[in-house]
Amino acid sequence: MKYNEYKQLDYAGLAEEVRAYWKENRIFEKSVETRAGQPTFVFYEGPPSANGAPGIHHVMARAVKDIFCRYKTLQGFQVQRKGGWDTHGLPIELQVEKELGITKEDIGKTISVEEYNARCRETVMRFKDQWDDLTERMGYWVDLNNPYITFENEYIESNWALLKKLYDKGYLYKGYTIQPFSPAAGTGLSSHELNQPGTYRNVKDTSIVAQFKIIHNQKSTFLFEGDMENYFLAWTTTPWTLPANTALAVGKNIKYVQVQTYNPYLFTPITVILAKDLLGKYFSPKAAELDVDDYKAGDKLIPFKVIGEFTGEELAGIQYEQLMPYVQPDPEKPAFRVIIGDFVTTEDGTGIVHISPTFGADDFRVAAQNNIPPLLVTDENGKPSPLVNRQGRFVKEVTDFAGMPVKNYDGLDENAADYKSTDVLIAIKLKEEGKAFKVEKYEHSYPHCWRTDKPVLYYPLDSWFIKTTAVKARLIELNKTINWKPESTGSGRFGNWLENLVDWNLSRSRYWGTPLPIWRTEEGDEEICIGSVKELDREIERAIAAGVMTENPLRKAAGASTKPTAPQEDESLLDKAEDLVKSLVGADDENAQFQLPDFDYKGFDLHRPYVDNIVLVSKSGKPMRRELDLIDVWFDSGAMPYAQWHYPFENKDIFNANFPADFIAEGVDQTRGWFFTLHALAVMLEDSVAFKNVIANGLVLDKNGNKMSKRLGNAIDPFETIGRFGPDATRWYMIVNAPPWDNLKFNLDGVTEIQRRFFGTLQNTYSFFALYANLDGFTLGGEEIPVAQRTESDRWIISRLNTLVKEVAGFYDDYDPTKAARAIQEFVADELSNWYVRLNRKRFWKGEVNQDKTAAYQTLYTCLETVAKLASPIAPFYMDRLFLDLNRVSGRSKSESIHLELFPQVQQDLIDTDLEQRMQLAQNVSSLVHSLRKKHTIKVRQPLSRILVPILDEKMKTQLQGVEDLILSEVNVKNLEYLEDTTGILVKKIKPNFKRLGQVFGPKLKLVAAQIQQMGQEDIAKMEREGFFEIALGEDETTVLSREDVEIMSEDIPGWLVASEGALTVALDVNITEELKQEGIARELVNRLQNLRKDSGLEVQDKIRVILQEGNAEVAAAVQSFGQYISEEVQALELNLVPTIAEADATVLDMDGFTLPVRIEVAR
RNA sequence: GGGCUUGUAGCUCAGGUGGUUAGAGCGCUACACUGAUAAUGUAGAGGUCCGUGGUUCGAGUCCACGCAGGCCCA
Repeated sequence: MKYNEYKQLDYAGLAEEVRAYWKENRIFEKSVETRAGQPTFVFYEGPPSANGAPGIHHVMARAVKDIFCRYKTLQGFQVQRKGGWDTHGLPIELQVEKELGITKEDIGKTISVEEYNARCRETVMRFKDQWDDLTERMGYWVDLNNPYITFENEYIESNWALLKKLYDKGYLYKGYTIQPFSPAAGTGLSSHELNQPGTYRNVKDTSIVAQFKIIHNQKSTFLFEGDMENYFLAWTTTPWTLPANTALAVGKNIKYVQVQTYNPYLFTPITVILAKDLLGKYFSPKAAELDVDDYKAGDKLIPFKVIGEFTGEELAGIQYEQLMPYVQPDPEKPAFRVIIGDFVTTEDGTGIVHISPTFGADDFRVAAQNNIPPLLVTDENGKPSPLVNRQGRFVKEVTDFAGMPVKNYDGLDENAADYKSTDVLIAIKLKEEGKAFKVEKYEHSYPHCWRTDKPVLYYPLDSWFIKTTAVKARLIELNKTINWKPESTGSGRFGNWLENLVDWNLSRSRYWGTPLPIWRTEEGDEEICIGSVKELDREIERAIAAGVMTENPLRKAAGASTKPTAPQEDESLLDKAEDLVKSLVGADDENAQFQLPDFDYKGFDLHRPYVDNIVLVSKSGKPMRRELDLIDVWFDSGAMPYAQWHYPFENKDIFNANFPADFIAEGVDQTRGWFFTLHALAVMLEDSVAFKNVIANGLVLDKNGNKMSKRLGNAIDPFETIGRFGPDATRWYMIVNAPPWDNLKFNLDGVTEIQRRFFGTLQNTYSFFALYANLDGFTLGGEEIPVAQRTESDRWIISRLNTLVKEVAGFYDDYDPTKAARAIQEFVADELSNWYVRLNRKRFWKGEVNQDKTAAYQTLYTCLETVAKLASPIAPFYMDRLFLDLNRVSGRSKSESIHLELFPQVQQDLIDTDLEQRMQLAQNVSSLVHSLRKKHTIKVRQPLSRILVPILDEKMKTQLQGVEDLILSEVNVKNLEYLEDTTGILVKKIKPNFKRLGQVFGPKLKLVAAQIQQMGQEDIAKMEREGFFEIALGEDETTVLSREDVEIMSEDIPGWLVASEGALTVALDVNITEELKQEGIARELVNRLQNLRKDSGLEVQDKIRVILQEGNAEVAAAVQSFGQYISEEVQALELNLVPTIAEADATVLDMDGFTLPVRIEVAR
C-alpha cells in the first residue's frame, strides 16, 4: 500500500470530502459515544438566533468553542454538545413588523396577536438551514438534531418552574422604575432600542436655571439677615419636569456660596445659592468691581457680592417653597427639601440638582432613599399617575399647560416664527414670576425613539423585578472562582457590573416571548405564580368550577380532558411528575390530591394571546388575570442549563451531571447578557457558578479595523471564505492571528498567507515523506528503532516534538488557543521543515533501506502524526486527512479518525535540553558562517578548510563537539577548531552588566559604566585572568568589579573573517587550497549534472552514464580526485572523459567561468 | 459622561518581575541556492514603541493626564 500523493491540494475540496466521511461514519457521534463512562467535560452552547444569516464572526466564536470541546475529547473526556436556538425577543418582532409593514400599534388591530406570533414562530427559524450548513462546513461539532428551542412549551415550562422557585424565595416583586418611554409610540424602550444608530441626537433645548425660594425657619436662619429674598439656583434641560419637582439635591462635600445680586429679568434684589466652582459661569468678573447697592434696573452688568459660604451638608434639610404649585404631594411625607445626592457634580449647571421622582432614574432612586414623595394625580381609572400622561401631555391638573405636549409630539414646525415649545412657555411664566435666573438654549445629546423619531421621556413604568441585589455579595464571591479569559473581563467589566448591581428588570411589554406566569386580581391584592403546566391545569379546573372560565384550553386542544389512565409505565411517570410538582410548588395537600392529566405538549401554546385568555380564581373567589408582561429574553438564555433538558420535569440525572459547565465561550458583548443571566440564575437557584471557565471573545473587524456591516459592504461572507480557502486555513488564521479576546482584523490576504506558510509547508513535508516512503516501499510496519539509537538530529527533533507537546497541552489547558497554534506553526516551519528535513534530505533519497533510513522515516512519521494530533482541534479537517493518509498505510492506529484518538502524551525522558541547546548552537554557528560566506561571496558549494570558535567554557565545547559534523556538513567546511586560550588572539569587547551594577551603584552607575567602557584590551585580559578589576569612582574612591559585573565578548580575530552574535563568535578561514578547489568543481559538476537529469525528465531512481569532454585541466583533476563522489551523487554507473562529444548529443554546461560539453544517457 | 480594552516596522503580531543595540513573520530590495522548487537560504532598507508630563542612574515596560479606535453601560 502506498501513501497518498497529491499533485496540488485543494483544501476546500479536501474538507468537503472529510466532512462527507465524518457524516457517513458518524465520527462526531462516535467521538461522544466512545467516551461514555469517562469523566465529562461540560460545555454550554450559547444559543444563536436564526433569524439572520450567520457572519464570519460566528465562525470565529464557534471555532473557539469547537477547539476546546475537541481538545477535551482527545484527552478522553466525554463532551456532549447540545445545540440550541434563541427564538424570542425584539429583533424577531421587528423583522416581522418590517416584513408585514406594520408597527406595534397594529397588533391587535389590523393583525391579531395570534397571527403575529405565528409569523414570529415561522420567521425565527428562517435561516436555520444556512446556520446548519455553516456549522457543518466550518467543522463545528454540535448536536443539531436535538437542539433546545426557547419557544417550545417544554422550555417555557422550565422557565416558569424557575420563576416560581424565585417567587417562592421572595425574589420576584412588582415595582416601578423610570424607564425610557416613547409617548409617540406608546411603549417603553429597551436599552437595545435606545442603542440603535441615530437615536441619540444633538438637539437644542431650552434650559432654565430656576429660583427656588428658601423658607425662613430655624433650619435656614443662618442664611438670612433681615428681610431677604433667598433662593436656591437649580438648572434643568427639561423644564417640563419642573412642575413635578419635590426636592433639590446637593453634593455633600461641594462648596456653595450665597451671593447678593439682582434678578436679571425683573431686576429685583435677591440672594442666590449655588456651587462656588460655578460662580464664574453666572457672574461676570467685570461685575465683581461694582457696588451692589449702585445697581439701576436695566443695567447690563449685574453686580454681585459673595456673602456666605457653606458645604452641601450644611444645606441639607432646608425647605423651600414649591416652584409650580399645581399639585400637592402626600402631606405625610417631607417634600421640598434639600437632600444629598451622590451624583451631583460641578461639571455643569449650578451644583444643585432639581429632583422630580417621576421623571428621572437618579431622581427616583435618591427620592426613595430620602423618603421624598413623587407628585401624582389620580387618573380617570382611579390610578395614581404622574403629571404627564402616556401621550406625553400635561394632565388637566397642571392648569396652565393642561393638554400640552412636553415635547413636540404634534409635529409642529419648530422653525415657524410663532412656534413656542412648552418648555419655552414654562420659561416665560417663570421669568414673569421672578423665578427664573437664566434661560438659554442648550445643545446636548438626547435620545429619540428609533421608530417615531420623537424624543424619549424618562417615565415611571410598572415592572416585575428579580431581586438580584439580595444575593449581590454571593454573586461577587462566586464570580471570583470563575476563570475568565481574559482575566480583566471578569474582574473589570463583569466585576464592576456586579458591584453596581441593580435589580433585574424582567418585564417587557411585547408579544413574542415567554409570558410572565403571574395571575393577579384586579386590585392586585391576591396573586399566584404558576410553576408548571400541571399547576396551571389545576388552577384552570378550579376556575372552571368557580365559573370564571368555561373550558380548559390545555385539555381542549389535546382532544381529551382526561386521557385514559395509561398502564404501568405511565403510572410511574405520573408519580414522578407529581413528585416534581410537589418539589416545585410545595407539597400542599390539595396539590397531592389533584388528579393530574397526562399532557400532550403539542396540543396547546403557552404564548400570548392564549395564556392571556386564561382567567384564574383567587382564594377568595375573585378572578385573576395574567400580568401582561413577557419576560426579558435574557432569562430564556440564562435558563438554558435547566430548560434545555426540560428540567426539573425530566432529565434530572442529566441535569445534575451537566451542571455547572466547565466551559463556555461567547462574545464579550454578552458580559451583561448571557454571562450575567447564567451567573445570576445559578447563584439564586443553585448557589453555584454556572460555568467554571469562560472565554469572552472580541469582535471580528474588517482589515482596516472597522466594524463589518452589510451596509458598508465590508462584511466577509463566511461561506465564500470557507469555500475558497477551506475551513482549516480560515480557522487557523483566526486563531493564530490574535488571541480570541482581542479584536480580530480579518484580512483575506492573511488567510492566503496561512495557507502557504503553514499548511503548504506541512503538506510539503508530508509529500516529501510520502514520495520517498513510496519509492522505498516503506510502510512503518516494522519495529520501532529505539530513539537512543537514532541520530543526533532525530533525537533532537523528537526532543523538540515532546517539548512542543508539553507546551501545546499547557496552552490548551490555559484556554489560550493562539499560543498553541503559534507554537505548532513555528515548530512545523522552522524546526521540522527548515532544519530537520533540510539537513536530513539525503538520508531519505540515498541508498537502500537500512537502519539509518528507517530511523529517519520513523522520526518524520512520528513528527507528522503528532503535529496532526496537536493541531486537530484547530484544523480538524486537514489534520484528520493527514492522520488518515499516514495511518492508512502504517496501520498504527485502529481509529477511524484523529478525533477519536487520544492526545499525545509527553515523553519526558525524550526531552533533552542539552541537545536542544546544542542544536541551537549549531544553527547559530551555521547562520554566522553562512553570513560570512555571503559577505565574501564564497559559494556554499565551495568547501573551505576550517572554522574557529572561541569557547567560553567546557560545557560549550562539549556541546559544540556534539554537533560538529552537522555544522561542517551544513556549511561545507572541513574542520572545526576550538580556541581555548584566547588572550592575544581575540580582540575583545567589554560591556557593563547594567542590571547588576544598577542595583549596587544606583546614581553612580553612569560613572562606573564610563570607566568600564574605557577599559583596553590589556585591562580586559587582566580582568579575565584575575577575575576582578579595580576602577576609580570619583575623586579618591575606588571600587572592585567582579567578573559578573561585566559582559566580555570577542569582537574580532585579526587575520580571520569574524562574525558574532551575542557571546558566540565564529571565525572562518577562507584560503582555498588546490584540493578544495577541485572538490568545489566536483560539487559544481554534480549540481549541473543533477540539473541536467531533472531537465531531461529522468526519474529519481534512474541510473545514468556520464560522458564529459576533455580539455579543462581543472575538470580533469576534479574527476581524477572526486570521480567516485560525483558518480555516487548523480547515480552514474560510468563517468568517462572523452576527447570530443558530437555537438548534437552534447549539452554545454556553464561552469561559472568556463563551459563544459557533456552528455548523459540512461543506463538500463 | 462612566467602566473595560487596544495603540510597537508598510501589514499581522511577540516583547515575565524596568537594564542601555526593541524583535519575528509577511511584504519590499539585493544576492545565493536549485532532487522539498508556485519551495529555500543570506543580507539590507524600514521604528518620534500614540502624545505629554512624572518616578528612576536607567522607561516600550511603572504612575498621572491626554489623544485615537473598540465594546459595554448611562
